[in-house]
Amino acid sequence: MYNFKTIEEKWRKFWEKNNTFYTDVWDFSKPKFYALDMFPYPSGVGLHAGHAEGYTATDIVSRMKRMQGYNVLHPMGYDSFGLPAEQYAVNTGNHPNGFTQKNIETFSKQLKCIGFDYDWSKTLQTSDPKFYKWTQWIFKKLYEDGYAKYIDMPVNWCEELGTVLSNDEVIDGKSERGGFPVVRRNMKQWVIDQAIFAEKLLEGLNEIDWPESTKEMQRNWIGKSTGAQVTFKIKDSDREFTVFTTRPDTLFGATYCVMAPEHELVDIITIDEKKDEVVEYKRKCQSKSDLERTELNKEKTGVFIGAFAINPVNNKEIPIYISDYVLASYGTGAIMAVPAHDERDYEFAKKFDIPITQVLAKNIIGSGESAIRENMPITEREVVIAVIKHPTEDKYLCVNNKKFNWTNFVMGGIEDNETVFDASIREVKEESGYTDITIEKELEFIYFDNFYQAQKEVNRHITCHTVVGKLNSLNQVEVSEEEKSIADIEWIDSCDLINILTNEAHKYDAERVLNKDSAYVLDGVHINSSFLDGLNKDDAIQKMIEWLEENHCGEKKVNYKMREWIFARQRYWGEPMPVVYLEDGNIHILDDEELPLVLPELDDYRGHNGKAPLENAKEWTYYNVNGIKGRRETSTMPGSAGSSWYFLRYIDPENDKEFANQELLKHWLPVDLYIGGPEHAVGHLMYSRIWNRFLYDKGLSPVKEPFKKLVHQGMILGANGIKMGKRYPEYAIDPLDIVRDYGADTLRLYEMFMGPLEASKPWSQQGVEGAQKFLDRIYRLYESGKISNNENSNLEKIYHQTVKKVTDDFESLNFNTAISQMMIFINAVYKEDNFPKDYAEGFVKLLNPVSPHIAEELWEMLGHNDTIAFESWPSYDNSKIIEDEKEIAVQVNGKVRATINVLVNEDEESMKEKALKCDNVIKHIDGKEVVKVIVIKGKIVNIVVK
RNA sequence: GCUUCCAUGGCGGAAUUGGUAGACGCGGCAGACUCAAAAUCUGCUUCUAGCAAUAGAGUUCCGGUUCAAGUCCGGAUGGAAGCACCA
Repeated sequence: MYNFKTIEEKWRKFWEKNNTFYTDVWDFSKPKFYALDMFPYPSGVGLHAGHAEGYTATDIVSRMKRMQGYNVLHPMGYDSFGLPAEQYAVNTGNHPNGFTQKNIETFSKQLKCIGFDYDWSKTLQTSDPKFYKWTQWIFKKLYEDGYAKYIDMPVNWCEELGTVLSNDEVIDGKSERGGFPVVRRNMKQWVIDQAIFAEKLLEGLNEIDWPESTKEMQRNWIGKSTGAQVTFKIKDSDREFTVFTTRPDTLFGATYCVMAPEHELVDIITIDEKKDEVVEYKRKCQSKSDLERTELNKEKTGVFIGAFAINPVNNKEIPIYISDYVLASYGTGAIMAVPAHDERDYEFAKKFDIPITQVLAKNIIGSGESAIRENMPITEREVVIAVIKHPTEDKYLCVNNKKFNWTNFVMGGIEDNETVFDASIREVKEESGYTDITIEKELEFIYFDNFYQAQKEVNRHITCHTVVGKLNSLNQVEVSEEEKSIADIEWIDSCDLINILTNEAHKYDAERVLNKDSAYVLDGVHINSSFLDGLNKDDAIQKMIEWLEENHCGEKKVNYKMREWIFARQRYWGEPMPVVYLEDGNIHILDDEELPLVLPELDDYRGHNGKAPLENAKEWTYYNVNGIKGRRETSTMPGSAGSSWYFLRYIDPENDKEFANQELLKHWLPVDLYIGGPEHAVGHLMYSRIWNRFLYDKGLSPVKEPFKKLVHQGMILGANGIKMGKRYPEYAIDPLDIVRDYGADTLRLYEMFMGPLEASKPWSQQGVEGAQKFLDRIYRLYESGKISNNENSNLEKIYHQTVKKVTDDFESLNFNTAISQMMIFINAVYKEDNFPKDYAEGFVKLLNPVSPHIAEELWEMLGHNDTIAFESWPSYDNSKIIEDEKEIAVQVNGKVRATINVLVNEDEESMKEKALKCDNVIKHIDGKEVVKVIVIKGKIVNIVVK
């Protein structure tokens, strides 16, 4: 076994001593490559296997790029503000920085152990005043441009603890600590208005090479929806309110309105008799956490507040309710409810017995045989479809048309002066002879069916009413001869209905009868809607928006789910906000010269009575500079502030004149490759895009999108497929143990060989040993004396293939297949007595990005006395890879029966000839007729026989 | 409930994008070296039948398109992640 301990230590020291990976950012003579890792939060636990995986991946690419002649920037730093360090401070009374620095030291040592090619002269820490000076500065710019605001926002407020809590600190409406009640309350908060960037952020997604799933998550999070805003007047009041809807076409079906309990008008327009009830309901809602309010399958609740709104399209008075199914935080906090065509409204209307008005009807268009014939008359008809249940069994009455073999429910026209129920009873009697019928109800929604009726040679446009009923007994009278000759009756099991019924309309009825009642949310044609009647959904939306705009009671509107980013925390270990509240009520933002505003040390890091820990810094809090007096903001910025722009700072980390030199930014951005866990898909990756976009708009960042290509590494699971970590520490793999027992090169090689970078993969200790065996096998080969200056044509093709495959696979991050190709190459070399030095050198270069320590050592063994890091990447000769002869398959009826050797560009006729000569092929086509022979040049021959 | 993604030997995983399924590694079996063991080297290893040539089955299941499907289309089942009353 090669001595990995000595070798790895030797080269680590070499790199450090020679500053091998120092990047001269001002060297613009070479093309640049910026490889970035998501920097870690320096917890006390240290580096884990997942870190090592993602970091190795960028390390491989950056090492290859360096060898390909790029000037590579591959930096590392620490996201060092955060809660654990603060907890430590609270518990020990020590400043959290000491704790943080200790952890950072551990992390740095660990990272160096694994042999990453970071330029440690460019490192940074978000908790370093030299860094957060510029975090504060960017915040200041956001404030000056009106993106950062100080506004009233609803928050989780715990009276007992006297503090604001985040959603995950609230459980079942009570505080996690202490179990005290938590209510929602409006409080003044610092926020960043990110919705302004929504459209730009959506557009930006189209131009970056990111996982589709991550882009989709960001799109969902931005939550763009297009619709209309409609203003409703309130009866007997000069007030009005606005709702947002994506379905303005259904306005004629709006039979009530709902406001969020927190809506500002609620207290004003509630009538006196309802006040108590409303106050009580609001109190109940307030005490619910967000979690509870959104609980699954929750029954709708609400209260009628006694006021009425005027529907602007038909001037109907409709009741106003409050309910917590309407969120204060989305749209306008009020909705128009269309129970016929919205699931939630339907459920609410059913519970509160509010009228349901259908304004959109399914419109079935016949196809094929029953497609509408042009130039034929159209006849209109109202029909009833009777869905009749068997008296004892779970079966439904159907009729089977003998001539056409159609199976359908009983159906027939409704005569004048006849009710829908009467017509259905009559039709069931006529067609089946059953007489003991009870019709229970008519289904909520009518629909239309358009088809050509062949028997009568007319186009039909029918309006369908569906009734549900049952037979009380199987009492039956004789049906007419005519009916008998046309159809048989049949009882169909409920579970077979959908499959057996022939007609689309009847299938729709069956579905509705078998499932629970619900709103009709699909497209169709409008009814009961005055000027929209006959239009489909899209056209009706268009026309309604025009009408609303003409009549000044609404307009087209785009709405976003994305809300303000709450930007203040009542915590200590974060960036202090550079904000002063003046005695006259105005806000003063610190001058540039006053930045950084440095966190003061405290005697007590706890917050008291809902006040941030910084309130304890009495003298710091009081501000008096150049005659400006006031009190400082004592909240700090959230964790994601520093990480929203750190990638800009790496380029120029020591600059104290600006956050980074513009010329350097222009050269180095965007980040070419960014690798990190999928847990940041929306949080960090969204905030970074927002901050960068803000800076771009101000001309301070050269690119619209900061991260050109993004990849998420998968999770590394325990050996049994169980997630490692806090819950199952016994399965946790410590990468440092692997470095100690097998070497860093083995760790890197193994993690890259486990499987695709993005997949979750279980750890295998035997796999680690396999990786180590491979490195040892290489080492022994290079020691063996097989290497010579003689050529070996046996290895020519496979060498060039290997260079190509490894180069391509590293580029596309398919490290597992690249390594497999390297193994194939080494296996081939083992069978030879002579290993040409050119190939031996080329192979070490390919190995270097994955396992750099052993590669440096082998490079030295080959007689070189400088690092391999800047040696040129091996090239391959395509002409040496292309094979002139190839073994291809011969199939008979799609089954491989033989293989033949053909030239790559051999003509079809000759291939066919060869194929037909194979013994086994002859055997399989013997006595059969050859229908045709498919020959694909250089690929396959398939003989089709009968 | 919605969105996105996934399903291949005993295991991790390959498969030129529709053209010989199972590369490479792990594990297993056998042989060589050794007094012996370990290490190493060399074979074999999807399942069933057969000494073998070979035949049959086979990429979660059902169906479709095609000369040809792991790959494309429709449906079902199972799993992962995220969102969740978003009007």
